[in-house]
Amino acid sequence: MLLMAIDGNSIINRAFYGIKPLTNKSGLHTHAVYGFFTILGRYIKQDKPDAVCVTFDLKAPTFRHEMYDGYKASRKGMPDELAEQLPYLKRALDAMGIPRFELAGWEADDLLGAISSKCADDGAECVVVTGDRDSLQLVRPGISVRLVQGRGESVLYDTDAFTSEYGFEPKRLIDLKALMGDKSDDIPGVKGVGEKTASELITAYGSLESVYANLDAVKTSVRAKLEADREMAELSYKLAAIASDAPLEFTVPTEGFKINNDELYTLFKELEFNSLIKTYNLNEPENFEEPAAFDGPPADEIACYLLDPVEKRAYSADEAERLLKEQEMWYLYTEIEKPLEPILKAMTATGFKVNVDALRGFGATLDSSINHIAFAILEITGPDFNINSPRQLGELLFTKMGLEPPAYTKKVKSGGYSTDAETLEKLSVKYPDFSLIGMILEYRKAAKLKSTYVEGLLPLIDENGRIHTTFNQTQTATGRLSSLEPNLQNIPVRGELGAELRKFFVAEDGWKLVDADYSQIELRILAHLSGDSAMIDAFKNSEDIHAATAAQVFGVPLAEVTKQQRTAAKAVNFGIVYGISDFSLAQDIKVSRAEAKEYIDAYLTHFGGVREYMERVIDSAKEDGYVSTIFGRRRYLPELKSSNYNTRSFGERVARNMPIQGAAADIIKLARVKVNERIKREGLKTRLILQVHDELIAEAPADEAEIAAKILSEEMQNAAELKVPLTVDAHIAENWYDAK
DNA sequence: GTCTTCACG
DNA sequence: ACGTACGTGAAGACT
Repeated sequence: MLLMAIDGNSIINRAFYGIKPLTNKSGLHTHAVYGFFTILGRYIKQDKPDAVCVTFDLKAPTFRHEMYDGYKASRKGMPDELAEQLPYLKRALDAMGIPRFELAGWEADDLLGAISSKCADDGAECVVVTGDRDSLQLVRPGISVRLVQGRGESVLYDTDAFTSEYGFEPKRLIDLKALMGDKSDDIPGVKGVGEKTASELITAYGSLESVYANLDAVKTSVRAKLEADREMAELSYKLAAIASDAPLEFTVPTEGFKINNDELYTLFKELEFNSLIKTYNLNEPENFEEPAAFDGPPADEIACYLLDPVEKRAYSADEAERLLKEQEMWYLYTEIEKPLEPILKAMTATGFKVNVDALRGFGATLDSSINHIAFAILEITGPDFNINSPRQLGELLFTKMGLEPPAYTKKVKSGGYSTDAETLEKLSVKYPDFSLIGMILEYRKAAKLKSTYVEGLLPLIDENGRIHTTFNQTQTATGRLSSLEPNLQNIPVRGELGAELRKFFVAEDGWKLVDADYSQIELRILAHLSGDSAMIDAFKNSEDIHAATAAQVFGVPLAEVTKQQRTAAKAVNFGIVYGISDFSLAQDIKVSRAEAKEYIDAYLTHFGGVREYMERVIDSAKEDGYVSTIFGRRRYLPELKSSNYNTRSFGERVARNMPIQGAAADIIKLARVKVNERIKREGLKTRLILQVHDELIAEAPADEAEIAAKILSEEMQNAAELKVPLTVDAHIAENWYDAK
């Protein structure tokens, strides 16, 4: 009798992280389940067990947590993409007749300990399948462990195989871990003793107990560490030991598993595991209907996007229509998004005229300054330095040159300090004599412009000198458009040098560019949504909103607001829309955190309606599981349910932001559709060529430019009726730079 | 393919 | 105490 006992959590984690993500037609992630059954199929074939069982962890704390608070404290929760697969794994196991074991207070490997020892004691054999090397401590006569590695290959450990690799008996693995600890499980071990020392000690003395019994014989430096952490070592021993006494109702099975062909076949079809249907020799059930994710013709993309802009699951046209109506998005779908679709195609087809020669000339100018700066930089660093490599730069500044990173310097994922512009600017204040830092900043500016906006754009210009971006209508989580190949929504404007580029985006000969953009649309939407009377009044009186905010926050008359106060208030306004924290505001406007907190508090006191709105929107998002815009556009927020503080906080910020950013997107899209109707109705040649979030750009024959500007302004202003007026600035010019 | 940086609203 | 503002796309380095 051979029982195969599988550590379900270990194997499904290995599959989840080891193979590339996969989803079925319904958008369900499936690769962890797929990997699990691939591995299971392979080892059933190889080891030919008479029976199989699988053990799982539960979320509940275990006896180890009671023993030691820090146990697995740094362990993060399972990602949602994995958690959603567990029910399918369990259904498939049920369909195969494979028993599952889980028990509150015990981990999957403790259950394996109990099961395997019962087997061995009853004279049966057990092979444990896991990816966790710690489980090798279970090996003894009657129990072997198949350790699954990287791509599902494995090594089988019995007593001989283990001993010849490690040089001591399997259960001494516990003693080893008691000494060296385990970072991933937060088992402390003995400070200053790593794998090497621990392994030498166990080989020399046989066990933890006899290491401590023979302390006199251990060399002084190690002895001191062992003495200092004796209690930790003993605690670690208890944490590292897999229990075998879990109160599990388990008897060694007398007969093997029975696959329910029809159930498993149907499930694998739903998961689209066609190759596994062969692996497990499943046959198509009688009267089997191909499981379609939907009945009838599929819905278009746009409908699926509106129903869930993040997940974009597939629906049938009928189902999508029903849901869009039920969720009050039918207007958004039929009157905004669908009419917009051909309009965006036409904008792509028309394109934006570029002055190619001038752009090339700009590139040449950039090139020469890049070369000059590069020469000066390499004189300092030596010729082997790659100026474009952030990693090499960080190494050079913080290690080779030994510069102290400024307080609160960000770290990057790979461990080093960030070398982004913000950090470098602080660094150059701290080390004003290091001309290198300033040169790097200058180099990066020019290199960015050259590579992205000159070299990047040139090859995309057609034979008529026009460039054609593509708008993706189903990409963003908020309802905005995105623009790609090239992205014309991020052409420089904030910097002096970069903004030069906009001079090369021009109107055709005899035509003009008409640029119309909303003024403060997001803050106006906030005023509308919150109904805050102070904010509404400010907009109704056409006040400078940032100055008006400053007057409130700093408690001064509007006329006496200083430039600095206005700048700070502007940052607070942006922050409010994004879901502010005092920390980030402080960072942004370079004041102390305490000061930033005072600004925010003052803001929320004087704009009490905003405070109430923000609380309301989060409450309703938690209640409903989604947020929505005034036009019904929706975004689901599973993040709000997360046990992770950061994830949850992110969800709350999104809840604050999406109804605002999304409404702005709804409004300009509707305006875009109306502008088109109006142009058609009035029989004009004017054509729109670009949309940049709150800005529409048209190209009009010179004699139509004035009327085009009027049409854009009117349709944009009237696209939505809010509690405050929407205002639009429109300009006519030869190029994009002058039209702003 | 991932990471880092940087361009926009 | 945690870790720190929303939404994008592209380039270059590195694995």
